[in-house]
Amino acid sequence: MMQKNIDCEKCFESPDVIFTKLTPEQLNFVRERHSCAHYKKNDIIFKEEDEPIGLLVLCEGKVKVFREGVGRREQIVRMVKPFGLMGFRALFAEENHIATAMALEDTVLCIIDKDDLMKLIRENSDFAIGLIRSLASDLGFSNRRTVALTQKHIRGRLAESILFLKETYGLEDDDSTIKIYLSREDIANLSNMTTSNAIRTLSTFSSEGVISINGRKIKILDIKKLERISSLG
Amino acid sequence: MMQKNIDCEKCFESPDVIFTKLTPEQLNFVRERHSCAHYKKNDIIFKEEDEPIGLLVLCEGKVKVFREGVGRREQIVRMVKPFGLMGFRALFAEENHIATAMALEDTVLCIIDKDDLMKLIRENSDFAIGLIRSLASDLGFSNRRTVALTQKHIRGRLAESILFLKETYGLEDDDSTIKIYLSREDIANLSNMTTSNAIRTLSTFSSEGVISINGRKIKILDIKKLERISSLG
DNA sequence: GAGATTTTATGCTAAAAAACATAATTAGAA
DNA sequence: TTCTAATTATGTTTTTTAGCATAAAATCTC
Repeated sequence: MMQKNIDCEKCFESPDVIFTKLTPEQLNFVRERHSCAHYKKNDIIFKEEDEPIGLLVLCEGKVKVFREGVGRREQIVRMVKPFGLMGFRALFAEENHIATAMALEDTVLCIIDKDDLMKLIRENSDFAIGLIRSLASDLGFSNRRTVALTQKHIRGRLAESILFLKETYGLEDDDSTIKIYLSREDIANLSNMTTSNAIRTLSTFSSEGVISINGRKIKILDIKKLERISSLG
Repeated sequence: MMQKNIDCEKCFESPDVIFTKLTPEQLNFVRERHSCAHYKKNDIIFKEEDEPIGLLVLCEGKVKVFREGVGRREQIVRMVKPFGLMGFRALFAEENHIATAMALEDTVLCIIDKDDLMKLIRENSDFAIGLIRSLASDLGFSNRRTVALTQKHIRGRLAESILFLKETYGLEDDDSTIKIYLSREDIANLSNMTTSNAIRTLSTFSSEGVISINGRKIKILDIKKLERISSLG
């Protein structure tokens, strides 16, 4: 328990986290009232049909949020990075979760339960605006993504996903390796294609010198070309 | 100008509109400060890259919101019915509009400019929560839709769209005709398919006795079968 | 109301992507 | 470590859907 609270500490101090909108008193309230949860790789954080419990702030780790569609085939609808918000959309839409969140690596979450969350929203409009902003950005992302996934061809969709992963998680010190290691299946589920097509197209990109692959490590070799492939569909 | 304000009146009085969250003083403020805009069928309300001006409340009419993708092909991301909210997502995401809104029939909008909107959010947390709720519902819709449009086959996508139109706009007095008349092209753009496939699949549904078509009027004859087609993909 | 334009309808062909099959490789468990 | 299971790789076939063509019907414009 002691350990737990220490693990969330960095998330109260980050300049990127929604908690920066809180007054010192409110931040103390959150420090006292929050709970902290730890997940190992592949652990499920919440799943479709679960009841939402409040606001989840990702302190550490990486998370995929996906929805199961036809024949249990999963489509990743969101990738979360540290200080991103999760789990509160369903609360406000007054429904159960419509997607499943799974840890892609060891993950630490800071949890604000729904009553505490409502209290903060009611007494601090900047905090409320922060939540509005988060939903507004996610909705923009989702709308753009719907069109890209439905209209672009396989190469365009995969190129877009690679660029998206780079934007979201950044690059390692070599300035070219994307800082996330996904299975080909996850890459396929992100890009709306079968696993074999993801594998095939990745190796085509590699043979074209656009990327290089080493197991699950993807290096971007020619970002201009990747952007061209992505935008031409 | 006089005329204009009268046209928005019904929207201040509806039990479904976000203005119900306002205090009487705030409602008066809105009555004084709002502006009212009229659009004819096919008029553009805002388009991609336009700067957002505030909150738009649809008082009367029907609106499609679409995004242009590969080869200017449009994908409808939202259909708006009276008392639905529009145009404020981009404001909070701090970006320009990423989609175009077009009137599908003669339409009346109530416009709250962004400074007035911010004032209302800051002084009334129920109003802020109403906006959060609207975005949260839209985001859920968008995520569900992304998966349906990418994973379902043509028949499933079209069946889903027909059911969605029925849910959104309701039925006429005969209890079977959907209360919106869209071109085959719009139906195609809603369902992620080419116009010819929309036409073809609609006439297949008709010959199977699932629906009947009379020009742009669609009657649902066998809703159970339609639901089955939609859910099986 | 005649002519032009748009929308709807249907058939045919081509392209894209899924499905399937079979290895090779890698990672995980006993 | 060795065996097993999962992941990655690649070739082939089949299905789905887009693209194109043509014509009929409906709508708009002058």
